[in-house]
Amino acid sequence: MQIKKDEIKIRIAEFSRREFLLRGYENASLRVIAKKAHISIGNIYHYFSSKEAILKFLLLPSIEQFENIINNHIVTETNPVSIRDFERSEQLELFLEKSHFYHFLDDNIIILLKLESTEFLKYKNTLVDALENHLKWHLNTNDTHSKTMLNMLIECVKYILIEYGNTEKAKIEFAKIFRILCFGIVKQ
Amino acid sequence: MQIKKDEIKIRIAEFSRREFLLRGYENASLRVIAKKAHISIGNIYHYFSSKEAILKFLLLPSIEQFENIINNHIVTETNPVSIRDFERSEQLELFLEKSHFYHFLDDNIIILLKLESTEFLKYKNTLVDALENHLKWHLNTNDTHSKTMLNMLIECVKYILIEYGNTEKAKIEFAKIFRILCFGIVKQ
Amino acid sequence: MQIKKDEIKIRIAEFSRREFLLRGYENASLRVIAKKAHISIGNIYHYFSSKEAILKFLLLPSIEQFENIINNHIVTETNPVSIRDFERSEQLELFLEKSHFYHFLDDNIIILLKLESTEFLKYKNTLVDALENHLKWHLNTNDTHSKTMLNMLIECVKYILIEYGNTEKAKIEFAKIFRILCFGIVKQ
Amino acid sequence: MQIKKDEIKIRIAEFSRREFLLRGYENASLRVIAKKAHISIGNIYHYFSSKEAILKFLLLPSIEQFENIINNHIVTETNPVSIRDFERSEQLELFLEKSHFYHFLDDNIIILLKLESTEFLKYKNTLVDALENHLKWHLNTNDTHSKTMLNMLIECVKYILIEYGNTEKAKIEFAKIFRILCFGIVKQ
DNA sequence: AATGAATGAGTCTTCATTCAT
DNA sequence: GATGAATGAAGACTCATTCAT
Repeated sequence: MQIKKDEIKIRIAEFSRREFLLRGYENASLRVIAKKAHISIGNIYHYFSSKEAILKFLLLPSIEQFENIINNHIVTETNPVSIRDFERSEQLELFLEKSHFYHFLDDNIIILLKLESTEFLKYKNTLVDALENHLKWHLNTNDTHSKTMLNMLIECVKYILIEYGNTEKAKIEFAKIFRILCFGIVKQ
Repeated sequence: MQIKKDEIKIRIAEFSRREFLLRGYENASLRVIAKKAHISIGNIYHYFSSKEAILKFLLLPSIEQFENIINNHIVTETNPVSIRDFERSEQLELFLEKSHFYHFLDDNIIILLKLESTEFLKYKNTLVDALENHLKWHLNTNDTHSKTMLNMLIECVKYILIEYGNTEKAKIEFAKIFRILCFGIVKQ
Repeated sequence: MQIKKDEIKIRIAEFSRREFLLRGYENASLRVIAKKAHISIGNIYHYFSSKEAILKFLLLPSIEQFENIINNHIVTETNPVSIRDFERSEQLELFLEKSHFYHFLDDNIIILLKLESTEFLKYKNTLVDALENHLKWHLNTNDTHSKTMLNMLIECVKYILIEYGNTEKAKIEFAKIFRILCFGIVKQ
Repeated sequence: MQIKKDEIKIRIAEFSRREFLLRGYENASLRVIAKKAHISIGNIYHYFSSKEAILKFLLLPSIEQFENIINNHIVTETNPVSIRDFERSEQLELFLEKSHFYHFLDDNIIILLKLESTEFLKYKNTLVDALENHLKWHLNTNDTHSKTMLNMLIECVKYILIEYGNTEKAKIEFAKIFRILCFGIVKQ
């Protein structure tokens, strides 16, 4: 029974995740989620106290994991491997593996970064700032366009996740885009 | 009297444009627009027959202008100036001016490209396909990531427009991003 | 100026009458009336204080006239000419002319008899009762179907008025129906 | 539980039917229906997906039944029993029973015949034409007043249904009117 | 005299949410 | 554990009406 309960809870969460990713948390409809998951709306409220509770259930683990990585990334990389160290792109996959860019390939993180309301909004903004700073460091600049670049990256990952899900194919696709971003359209 | 009427009509259109850009046409609320424009919802219907009429009012001129440019772009450029012709980035601003990339810097075009419904949807899809093909030509590829790149570009312009509006600063910001896209983060 | 003022007032009244007849007072829209009369809605309120005022303007004269006829009809006809006096239908037109059935052929009376609200409702009900009683006398019965017959007659006149207006053709058409009612479908 | 659900669904349908019959589908208000049924407007949408869905729920069975009758009526009556065959009215009830006039005594059919919009409109118009032709055959005429007669009959049935509902009393009342229509006010 | 500006209540409909069973 | 019943607020939109000009 306990098993079954978790099964359904996770099914609700999975379908919610998909809808949240596709339409954004605010525009996702519990009615649609319930229908797609073949559950009654009322039953969703048996497993989650609110729409926001589903969001919380999805985001909290991802956030925790992401936080650890960010911290370690900054703390441990006393001699960080910058993108600029590469003359050519042979080692890019290696870099992407060693850096933690692949951790962006997470539905929940994208859902968080696209959030427009809820209590997570404040946290999201903090995170966006942190990521922007991180990107500034990578781009070796203090300029404003890092925020725009960040949004582009978020959009990029969002579309890759929608298209390929959290698979190896997604990683490959992301690497392709990343390669273009690193070495440019002209000289790739 | 007539002047005042146009004033308010344009005020409604401006606030609508802002909301359409920020949240997308479908998720923009007339109630919010009315509140921000300090008028009643009913009064909006004094100036526009429907929500879609506001959209039409905003998009039609931009679309017409954009169409002309697209046509000229394709027709006149028998020997097109490719991004790849540039060894270094000195002439990039010139290129951007000569090419028609700056015409993307238009709230209405972005609203159109983010549309999910209405009679414009068909036109949007045609446009998206055209732009994707155009991008494939620039990227010299048939690969799937051109669609993702297009979405990134759209997102890029969206955030620049939200941040800076339709100003000179926006152009400069766009040029910066474009430079990175052309020559890469590493070697810019 | 006074002439012009009355002209417009009457134009509003005419278009209102048409709409009231076609859709019923409650469902007629001032917006539609204004558009059809090529007047602004605001200007309607220059000539009439409310929608109901237009109704009043239309109904009052007709009601007064109708009242007189009803009274005279009942008072003077000490030896009334009943429909039953006719063996055959040759004198029907004469009867219709001498009786006051043709006074039913009045848009305003029909509008009144189709009313569902406003202060006229009470009066309408009184009138309906009077007409029903009158019909009972003609039908020589105390039965309940006189009310149904009345409603049928009202509907009949309504459609004739919509189709032919207040013309001679309408009278002829009404006579045809009346003949059928008098002598039956079988033996007409 | 299931029983209760159907109970309320039918209660909504019944109150809707009443309002549709009294005011016509277009002018009936869900707010009024909800208030009379002592439920919230939102709850109506628990049972029906739209206002038109209520209409469909009401009309479809009646239409299907009516269609069968119409078809049989036309197909089987190779030697149809005309009203004109009766010298006197003794056999009228028999005729009404054998013919299918009583099937008009159906709220839903009247609602359909009074419809001004929705997808049923086309079907309604076909039906009205068929009925008018049928009436022309009965009246042995090609004249325009058959349409008016049809409207009168519809109005007749409407008021009988409003007054007596779908009862035996309604049948009797209808027979009375029908007798008058057949043999006339004068000679009945 | 005539118009446009403006509003609030009511139209159908969707939504997240609560509660009894 | 699961469902259906029920609600109120908000969605776009229409309507009669008021008011300043």
